[in-house]
Amino acid sequence: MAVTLADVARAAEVSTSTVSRALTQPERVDERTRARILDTARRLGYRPNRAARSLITGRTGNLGVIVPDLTNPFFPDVVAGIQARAHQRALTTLLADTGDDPDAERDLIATLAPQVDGLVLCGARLPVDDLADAVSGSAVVLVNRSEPGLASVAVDNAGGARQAVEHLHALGHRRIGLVAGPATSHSARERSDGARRAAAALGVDLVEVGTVAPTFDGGRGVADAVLRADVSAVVAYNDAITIGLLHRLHGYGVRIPAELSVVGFDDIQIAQMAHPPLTTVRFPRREAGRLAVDRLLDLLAGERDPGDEPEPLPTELVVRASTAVHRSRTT
Amino acid sequence: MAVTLADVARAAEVSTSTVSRALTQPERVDERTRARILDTARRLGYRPNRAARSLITGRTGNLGVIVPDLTNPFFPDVVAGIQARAHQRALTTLLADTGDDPDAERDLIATLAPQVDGLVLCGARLPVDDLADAVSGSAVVLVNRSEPGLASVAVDNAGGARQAVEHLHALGHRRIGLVAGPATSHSARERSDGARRAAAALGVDLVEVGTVAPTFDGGRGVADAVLRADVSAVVAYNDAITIGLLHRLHGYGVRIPAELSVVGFDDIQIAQMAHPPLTTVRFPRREAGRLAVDRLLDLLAGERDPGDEPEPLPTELVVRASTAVHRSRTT
DNA sequence: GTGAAAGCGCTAACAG
DNA sequence: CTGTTAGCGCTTTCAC
Repeated sequence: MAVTLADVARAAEVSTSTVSRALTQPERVDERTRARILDTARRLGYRPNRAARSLITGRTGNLGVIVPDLTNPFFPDVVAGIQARAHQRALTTLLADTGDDPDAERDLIATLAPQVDGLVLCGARLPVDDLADAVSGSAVVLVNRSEPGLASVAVDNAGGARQAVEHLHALGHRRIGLVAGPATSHSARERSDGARRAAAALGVDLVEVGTVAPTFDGGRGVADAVLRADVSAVVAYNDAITIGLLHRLHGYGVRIPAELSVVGFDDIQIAQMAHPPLTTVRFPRREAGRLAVDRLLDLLAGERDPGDEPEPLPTELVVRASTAVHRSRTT
Repeated sequence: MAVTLADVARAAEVSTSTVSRALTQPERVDERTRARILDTARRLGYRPNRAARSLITGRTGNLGVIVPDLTNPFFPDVVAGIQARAHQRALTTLLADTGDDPDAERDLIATLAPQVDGLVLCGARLPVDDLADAVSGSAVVLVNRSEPGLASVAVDNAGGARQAVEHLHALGHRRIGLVAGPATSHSARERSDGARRAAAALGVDLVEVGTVAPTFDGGRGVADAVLRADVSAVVAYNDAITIGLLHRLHGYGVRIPAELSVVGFDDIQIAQMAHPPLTTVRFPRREAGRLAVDRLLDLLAGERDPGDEPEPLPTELVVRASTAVHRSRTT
């Protein structure tokens, strides 16, 4: 069997309470006894039993993370940020993915909540009422979605979309296509709105080409509509769509960026591997993850209300080769 | 406070043991009492306290998964397979990634092991002795690595490499480059060996072009060496390398597959999005994940020894556009 | 500063 | 088939 507190206590010739204290509240134990205890604990290879500990304290030392889809390269980066910070804070990360299914999301919240001290929900798809219902009683932080009364890490999606439109405008584009993401997605709406506002402000024609799944296939499927829209540039909801679009257009023999400029969103790894490398908006995924953990810890410590929202994290346009000065009409 | 067993027992007018039994060994309780208990439990919103339960049973209901790097698209698919099966078996998945750092791997094994019923180690990088040491006392299954005495899910890496070489041979290639993966990687060695044996058997010249990191950048860096090797085809350790290679060669104006045929390994999602779409060897990632859970459950049930190894999972060549009949010398 | 004692919520003998 | 009785390993009053 494993070494228990009692074993250490016996070996160090003190009571179990003293050993317990030496481990969790070192300042409340005499320095010399503490040294002796810590030493024997190490010698015996003592490892506290988390189950027993949390049975009393109610704390688990675990942090739950729920993402819609790990095979979407967006999320592993967020998770990496979360894990890094969680690890620093001596928290173990418990990760689950919902497979993009809101019902699974609800189930997983229910399953995970009792096993963790707090929950980070990335790209939660659940309607706000269901969400509020599911997380009631748990410390929760939303990433890339904000709802009144729930803590969140917001990212400046609208600002990113604005930068994309401004960039294209600066390059001389005056008629720009918008490929929007799913209407159910919070960030999709923010990005579309941001693009619309920027276009209006600059006097640019924004043609709404369509609404598609945020995937490679979604992008391929919308290529025809993009061509039909007769635009000189396109901004899309995310990089996956953009790469699918590029792929299909490539098949049609459309030269990018000579004949069409294209801007993605997220700056996932593949964005730089595309032909041509994608101009896109960097989404601070790791930072968002780290911040989510900090926010959660504040919440647990009672140091902040779920309500008061900090500034959204900035997004940043990364210019690569998929955008160019608008010439197709002038040549 | 939360509803406890005792609350349910009181409300249903039975003892706590009966409630406990009704929940965990339903057949040992009278059908009618059981119905009543289950009913009141539901009505009261009873949720068993896992900490208390596992304090006694020693079981946690958790399954630990350790991967080297979630941002490598290979692993999320394995994890998806694991999660799917684990969920069916009412196990929660606890996931951690090591960031490709063997020390972190050791730490994580130590941290996770006491919180889970069993551990699935994907692409473990730890030397065999350290590994055996770290996992002693835990139920463990290795994915894509096998070590004597440890249970594992093996995949036929050598067979995949053989198929790749045979394919190129069939297309007329007689001088083929091999870009190997890191020497520390078990599967990298298996793939290289498989390719060598196949080449020898077919009388094909296999030119060892180099050993690189299994990444996009690794592939880019090896492009010059590939050209210098004067081969008509290349097989690489994995798709990431292959895509990097393609990318750089593209920049050089080398036409693929007209001037050089290229075969990857893994069939990650991006493989079909590459220009041209990659001929590659499909690695059954989800299947491997599912099987790992089954294996682990067998282990826990004492139904199989860690020693007896089942057949490795088959790999399968997927032919796409990055390979073609060898003409560059004949035209 | 340290020890004794009382549980946390649950399961597992053991009787009945 | 059901209840009683002991704890699992740990933390936390409360005395000393």
